Amino acid sequence: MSAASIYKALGDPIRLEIVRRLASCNSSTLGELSQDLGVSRQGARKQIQVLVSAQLVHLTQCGRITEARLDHATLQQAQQHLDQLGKLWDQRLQALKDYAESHDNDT
Amino acid sequence: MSAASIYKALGDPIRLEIVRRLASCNSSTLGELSQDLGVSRQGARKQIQVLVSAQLVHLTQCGRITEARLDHATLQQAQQHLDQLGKLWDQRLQALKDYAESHDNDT
DNA sequence: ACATAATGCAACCAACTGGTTGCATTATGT
DNA sequence: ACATAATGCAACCAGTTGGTTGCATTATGT
Repeated sequence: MSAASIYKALGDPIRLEIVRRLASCNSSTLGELSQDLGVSRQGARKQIQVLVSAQLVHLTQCGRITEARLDHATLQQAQQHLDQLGKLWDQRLQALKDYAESHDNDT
Repeated sequence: MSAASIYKALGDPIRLEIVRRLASCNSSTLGELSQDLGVSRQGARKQIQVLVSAQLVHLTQCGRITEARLDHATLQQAQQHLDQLGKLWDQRLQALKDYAESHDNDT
């Protein structure tokens, strides 16, 4: 999964709420997850499918009900990617600072 | 800015490449940023505007050219949000583990 | 003054997204 | 066996997105 597709999946308030619920274990079955989201069950189902396609969520069917589980690895991938971006930026700032110091007050 | 809108802005390969360039300081003006992205200048400009609207990027006009700069705070906000999600998940796993231990082998 | 570089604005288009509704299917409890 | 709970599938629709092109504007260098 590319980083972009993970971010894209996270880039919707309803999907983010679903992820939050899964992370805090407030609900786990498709039925539970679909409730109180402000959209129909089928609407919610589509959003869940987006998360599944981005491999942020994994489904397991148990008889009549379907359990959803967060994919920690994918979440971590996004985390690491952001972290790397932040580090690049920090390095750049540091380089600027070094440059300024070496040229500024060489009294 | 909501976390979702930040993720949404990051959820596109072209926009992510722009952010990467800005973070590593490979380019900084609109003209430079628009090059070699595989789309027209105006296409690139639109993508940059999405980043600006999500407050991930900040523009400053200097005469004929326009400089772009990453907004570190917004990037950090996304980072912290992901971090929090990860922590929620970890707590949950820990709770499961504790529960299992207290019920499993009480020999 | 003039050519050109860096950019903005607007119209347009196809494809995707986010949502709905209706109906079908498959387990489960009694 | 039957009612119902949990879900799937598909058609449909409006709005957004991602891209284009054409033309206008504003600085800059010579």
